[in-house]
Amino acid sequence: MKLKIDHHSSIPLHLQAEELLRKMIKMPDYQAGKLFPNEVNLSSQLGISRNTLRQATNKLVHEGLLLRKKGVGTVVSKPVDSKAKNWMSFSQEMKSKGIEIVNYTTELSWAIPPMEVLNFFGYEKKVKMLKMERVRGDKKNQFVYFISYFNPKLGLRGDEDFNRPLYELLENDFSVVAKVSKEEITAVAADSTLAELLKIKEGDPILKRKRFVFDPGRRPIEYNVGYYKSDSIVYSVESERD
Amino acid sequence: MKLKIDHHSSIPLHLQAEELLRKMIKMPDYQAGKLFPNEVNLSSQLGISRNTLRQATNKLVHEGLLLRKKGVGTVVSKPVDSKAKNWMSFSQEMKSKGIEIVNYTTELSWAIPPMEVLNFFGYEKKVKMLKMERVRGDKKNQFVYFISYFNPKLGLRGDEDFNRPLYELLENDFSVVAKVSKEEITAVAADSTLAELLKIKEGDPILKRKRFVFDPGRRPIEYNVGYYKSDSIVYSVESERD
DNA sequence: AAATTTAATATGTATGAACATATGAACAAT
DNA sequence: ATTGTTCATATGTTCATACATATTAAATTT
Repeated sequence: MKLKIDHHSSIPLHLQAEELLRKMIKMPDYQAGKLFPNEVNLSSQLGISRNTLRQATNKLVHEGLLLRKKGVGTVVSKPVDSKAKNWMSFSQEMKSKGIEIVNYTTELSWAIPPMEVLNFFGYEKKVKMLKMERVRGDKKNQFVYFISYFNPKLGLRGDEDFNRPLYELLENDFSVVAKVSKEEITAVAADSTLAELLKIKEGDPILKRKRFVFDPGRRPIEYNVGYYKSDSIVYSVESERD
Repeated sequence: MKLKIDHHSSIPLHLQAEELLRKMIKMPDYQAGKLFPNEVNLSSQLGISRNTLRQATNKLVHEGLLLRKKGVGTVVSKPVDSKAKNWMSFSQEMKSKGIEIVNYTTELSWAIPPMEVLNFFGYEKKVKMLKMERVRGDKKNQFVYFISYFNPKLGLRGDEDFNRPLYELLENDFSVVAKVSKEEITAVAADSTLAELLKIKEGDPILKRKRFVFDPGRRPIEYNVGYYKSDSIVYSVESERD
């Protein structure tokens, strides 16, 4: 691939360099720890100042996509899958891992949820709520079983098209924006139901991820729990401390 | 507050400016959309180049703490309420859950770590590193087994007092600040070693939390992995999305 | 051959200068 | 009072230069 910067474009040079670096990050030449061209050469090759190139690489280093080491060079860093600053829906999360999702089963029903869920949505007595159960995975196997409950106040009827991205559906059809996520992660042993759904042995380890979803006004909109086969994914988070 | 940069310090100017800006972000003078001093004045006041100041503000803009607008100025951006921004040491985490920690065993040794750890610290050949193994829990039972490896470049000898909070020890005795944590969480089944250490059955589910710790310059300082009994704790994280 | 020293390489830091352009305030015209 | 123009202000972009320092490779010494 020809590495090129258009000096006559209205797009600032450092932004063009950034885009070019993003492309380079995906190139086979630079996988498995292979070094990028050094800054002095690359900037010269592109016909821009080294400082201008560093503005671009600074951005990508901040994003965790590149790793620069003094005296060594610059490499693609190992992907960090999710920054806790921006939580993702399951579909988005899998997409970011390069996994193509298959919905094996989807079942909707009206059911009385566990007390925890009733409390979350602010109900003191038992109320039936829209319950969605899904078994999802990739082409080769099913690896997660989801249960979702939706706040009745949203007005979902159960005939919506749940093949669409869920939070998009909520936003477009119900004007509800999913903003805040509280997630709780534990390990549990698969009971007979989970074992059957995920094709594993009873007692096998399961990563259980429970999520409480709120809108911008912090009103509860959805509760979901995902039971993941233990070898299917790794939950990653990067954070800083003061 | 007097705004000050120490030109004789070994700490790079742009990092000092960054710390100073972080302090300013918390000052009442700059809340509620109040403008920061402009770049030309502030850099002049601090006795540093405007470009150097911009390195610092670039960082904070990337972190979402500051908002800069061309022709207007710079303001503190609205706080994102995200607990994951501040990761905690194990002790702090347990304290926040009201659990009083007991160290059941602590063992230090010099050992060759797994390849992943060698790579993390940037070694291509096998090097012995300080390895710490701990079984910890509360008064009633032991529920987590930790393995830590420390970057040899830190200079730890192995005779340090590890009863002290670890990151405090690193900061006070080695001038190393633990800043960034990358964590990976999975569920695994207990092997015979873990089963014995944690008094559980072989095959029982374990929450495995692997952590890569970096200093402010993103240099690796510690790797640790914690194997938690599945009913002992819940990992919680709250985050927002755009 | 192994250990030490030196040299080469690559990123990290910092500066000053020049110019571009978005924004908001002030002023003029209607 | 409203709209349009001009000017001042503040950040955005880019460059060239110089030096610092971590890392690796090469040369020298033991």
